[in-house]
Amino acid sequence: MTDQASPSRKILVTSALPYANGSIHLGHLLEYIQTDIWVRFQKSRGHQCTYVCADDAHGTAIMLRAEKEGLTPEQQIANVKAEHEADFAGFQINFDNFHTTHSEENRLFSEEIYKACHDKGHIAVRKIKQLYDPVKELFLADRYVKGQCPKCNAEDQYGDNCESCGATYTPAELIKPFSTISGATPVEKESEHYFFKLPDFQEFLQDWTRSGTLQEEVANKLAEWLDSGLQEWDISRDAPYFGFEIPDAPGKYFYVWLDAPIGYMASFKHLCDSEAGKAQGLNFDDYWKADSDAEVYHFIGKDIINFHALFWPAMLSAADYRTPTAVFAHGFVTVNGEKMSKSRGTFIKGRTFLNHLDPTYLRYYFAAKLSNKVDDFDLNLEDFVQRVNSDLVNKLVNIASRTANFVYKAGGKLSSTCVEPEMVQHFIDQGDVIAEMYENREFGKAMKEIMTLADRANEYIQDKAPWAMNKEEGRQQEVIEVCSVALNLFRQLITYLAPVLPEIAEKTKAFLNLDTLNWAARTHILTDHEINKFKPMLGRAEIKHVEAILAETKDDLRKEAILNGDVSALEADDNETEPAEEKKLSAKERKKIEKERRAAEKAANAPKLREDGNEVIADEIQFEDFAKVDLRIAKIIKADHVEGADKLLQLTLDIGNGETRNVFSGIKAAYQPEDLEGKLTVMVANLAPRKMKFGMSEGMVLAAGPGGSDLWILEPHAGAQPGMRVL
RNA sequence: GGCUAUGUAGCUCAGCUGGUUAGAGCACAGCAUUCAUAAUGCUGGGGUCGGCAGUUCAAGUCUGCCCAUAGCUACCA
Repeated sequence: MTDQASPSRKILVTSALPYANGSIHLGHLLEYIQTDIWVRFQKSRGHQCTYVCADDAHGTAIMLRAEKEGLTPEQQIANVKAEHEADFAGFQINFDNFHTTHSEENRLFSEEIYKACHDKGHIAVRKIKQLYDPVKELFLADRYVKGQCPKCNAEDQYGDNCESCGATYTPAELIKPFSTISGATPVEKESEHYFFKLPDFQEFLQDWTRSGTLQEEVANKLAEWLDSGLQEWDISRDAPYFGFEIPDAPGKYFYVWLDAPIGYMASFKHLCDSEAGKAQGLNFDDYWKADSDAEVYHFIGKDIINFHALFWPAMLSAADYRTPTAVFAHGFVTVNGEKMSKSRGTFIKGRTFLNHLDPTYLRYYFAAKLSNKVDDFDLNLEDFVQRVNSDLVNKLVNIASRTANFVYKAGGKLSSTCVEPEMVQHFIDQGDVIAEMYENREFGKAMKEIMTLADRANEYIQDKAPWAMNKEEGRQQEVIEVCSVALNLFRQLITYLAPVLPEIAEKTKAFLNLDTLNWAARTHILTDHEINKFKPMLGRAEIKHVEAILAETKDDLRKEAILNGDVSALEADDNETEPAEEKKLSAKERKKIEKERRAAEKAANAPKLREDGNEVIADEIQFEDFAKVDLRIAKIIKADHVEGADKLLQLTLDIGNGETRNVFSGIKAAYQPEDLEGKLTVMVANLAPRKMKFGMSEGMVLAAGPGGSDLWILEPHAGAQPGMRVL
């Protein structure tokens, strides 16, 4: 993979597009910093490496946000773009171009790719039913519908699942549903949708995902989807929608996730057409034509793997473009071992971090713990402070700090010969090992290797003790020689760290009078070289700065809540902060408490058992409660195995009056279909129909037992007829 | 329920295709040192490698089951 001997490679790199609806936070930054380091490394190696990104500017959320702020969507996304760019600059993310998906380039590519898919028969059109806000005149995605959970009656639950009991359902099943946008009761409405026929690409993807383009664990995960059969992808949204209208489909817009990855191409195209791009000789087709010999890499989070490793390569190949050389996924950021949480103050915005700490610390800490795996990344705040101070200030910068002054006071010139050529050569040689690690995105290993070298440098200085020599008459030259070695070593180290610490690299260039810290330049040892007075390059991070960040984050949340009139968020925050003691507990103790709390909750929710092992009798109900359940005698007129199902039998039930019901029942382990046919049983006839993998289930049959093969369905005494109500 | 991962010293993490007394950094203790942004060097204490069972001459490393954590997903109606 690494071939430092080879001529310059052409490499295009992207990070996932941040949504133009919110601020950049630490979760985003892991990815941008990871990508930026890799790009800076490639550039240091002399390759033509181009890093593009863009704001992901489309979708309902952005349209609604703009409306709330009293802006047009265009104004809204322009504001956010300015904020994002300032944040990225603050963390020294060096994009070659940062564009927006709401651009002419992106419109053209989206239309072109769509048309290609359409012409080749990969687009299907059919009607689907969806909830609709009659006041706002808008189709509602699940997250815009709330109501009471149909299972546990918890209030204020979203349209797809219940946070209280964990049940999953469709928005149509919610009790007292309402649109979170207007408050109106949604109605079901039919509309024509456009689908990308992903199943057409089954074989292509089966190969593509196993062709070295993905990390192994990612390919494993995708195999799950591939093996279970791919679904068609709904790529259209109805007006009003902020996005691009689909060609020849008035009122239909591309779903934001269709044009988002195309934004990578659009941003690159925008760069190619700019003065800067022309000056670099960038040509769009060189990178994107099917036969391109350039490399294209996408850095993404593990949450959007399916978009980048299924839909995206499928669309590209359909439109006769090249597919990515590789997609690199990383995990999520956790803080102190837990998910980032607004109320804990750990949902930290990039800007908040910059208000209190130098971005160098974060860049280094991310690098120090990143690998090429998809594991989650834990930002342990205490470890963070200790680690960056110890590695960067105490260990690394200290090498220059403790030796520079001897040279400077003696005239500011390095010795004319290198008295430790072997050691310096070892540092140079290790550059190849470190480069290999960078190339493979094993940044943590690279940092470890570099710090091991830094330890060697400190040992060397300690061993030679130039301060002692300096006190002896006639050893001044030796002092210069030793310190010159140390400063040469320092330069090697900064060369290796420059992709991670661009600011320290700049300061080092000024300090050592260097034009470049490029990888190749390191082989030239500095002799007879003028240096400048050493100035401190980096202060120490302090825990109080971290605390200030957490406090400001909480404060932001409070302000936001007041602005939105969201009292519940405020209360939640107060509850969290109430026990001041909590802060004094160690992370482990807190974890333990949290664990016990969860276990207790789980136990409380689990059904209680009596001495005979059965559940205790449930709480008393009134007759009316029971009467809501409409139980009927049903005749099993047909029972079948379900193709591909492990636990289900499909039953056709006669419930009288010529009416039949289709019911899926998880009793395969207990019954053979032929033993059931012709038998009478009892079913819940008014249970809401449930969409299941193999079709609609219109009710359920009653059965008793612990489950598995220990299951017995009910059967009435002789004489009962199908359709009779059971009361 | 299924799937993909993860679980190694107080903390953060290495441990490749199984092979001598399990490693690093930080933190901690003692000593040395004082050039440096109270930095550095040397020495040391500390782990039944989530649990149980199995394969093997030999397992942190392989297999099975279980537990915990994260995410994805569902045929729990």
